[in-house]
Amino acid sequence: MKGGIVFLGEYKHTMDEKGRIVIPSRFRDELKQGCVVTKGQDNCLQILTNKSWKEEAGSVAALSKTNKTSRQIARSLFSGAIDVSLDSAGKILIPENLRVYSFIKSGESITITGSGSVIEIWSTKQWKKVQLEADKAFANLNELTGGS
Amino acid sequence: MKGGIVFLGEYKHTMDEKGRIVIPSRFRDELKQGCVVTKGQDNCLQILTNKSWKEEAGSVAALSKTNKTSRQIARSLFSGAIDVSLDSAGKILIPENLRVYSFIKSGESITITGSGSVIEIWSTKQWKKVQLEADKAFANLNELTGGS
DNA sequence: TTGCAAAATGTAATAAAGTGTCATATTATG
DNA sequence: CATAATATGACACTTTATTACATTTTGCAA
Repeated sequence: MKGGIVFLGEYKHTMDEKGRIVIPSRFRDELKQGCVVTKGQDNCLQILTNKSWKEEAGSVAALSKTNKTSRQIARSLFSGAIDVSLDSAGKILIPENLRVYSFIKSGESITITGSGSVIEIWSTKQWKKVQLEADKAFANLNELTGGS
Repeated sequence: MKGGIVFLGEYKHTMDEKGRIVIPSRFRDELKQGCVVTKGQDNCLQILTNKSWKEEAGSVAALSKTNKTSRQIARSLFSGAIDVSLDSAGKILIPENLRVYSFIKSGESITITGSGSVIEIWSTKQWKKVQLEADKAFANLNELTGGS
């Protein structure tokens, strides 16, 4: 099944004037050996560990041979991905195209969240919207399963 | 349900200026090897033992990633959780986002309750409100059942 | 190619947040 | 009542985030 690191928590940071963001210190160790930033669902960005990336890229690449839709998914995934490394201060540069995709502008507030096996990066504005929906979905689950 | 640990009792403490709270000494042994704080019902926080957390996190992590509702559930759970460890004085730091969620402010009174397999943390203000409602519901129940 | 401007990268100083520990006051316990 | 245990607040210290600025690289146009 899943070994996996589990990323947790919610961190509010700022994108600097050059388009860089600081990775929360709690996440750095897992990303030190390199990581990949991709477009995620709902206009967030995802940071994957090398290991997670290999798994995901592998499975999509395998699919892409079979039909046109798969090839489109593959193109989108690979063209929107970039591998980055942390500098000595724990920062990474978010490329222009990914900034546009995620509505994040230089100097503005971002929210970085641990979401299990991946890390997500949001413009804080967008996160607030999504968080509301997410909490609702979770509350429903608790009702159904009698969670807690 | 499991045989497991049962937490009992109600304790009134204070959050220090840095956002830390003391775990009642009765609970410490079970939490020494680490524990996870999550958002609970009615704006309380929950402390789960590593074991309880693994059960909950595991079932959510197993949900399909291609399904939107599943993603939302994972986001809500993982972003609202944090793993912490007790310091030598039995204190833990409650992160900013969880303080906001639970209406707990530095320097203010909190109430910690044992609630079966989990521990709950409340702002004392919120705890009183919830207790009142619970009492009311209990009174009504007595009426309905002709409670002697 | 050369020079320029823009983007990217690196580094350092400062401010803010987090962590650890201890002294004291308070509470619980025998 | 005496003793032990615990909560609190204070403080020192460490780590992290932010800001600012210096340096390097890149792309483009002269």
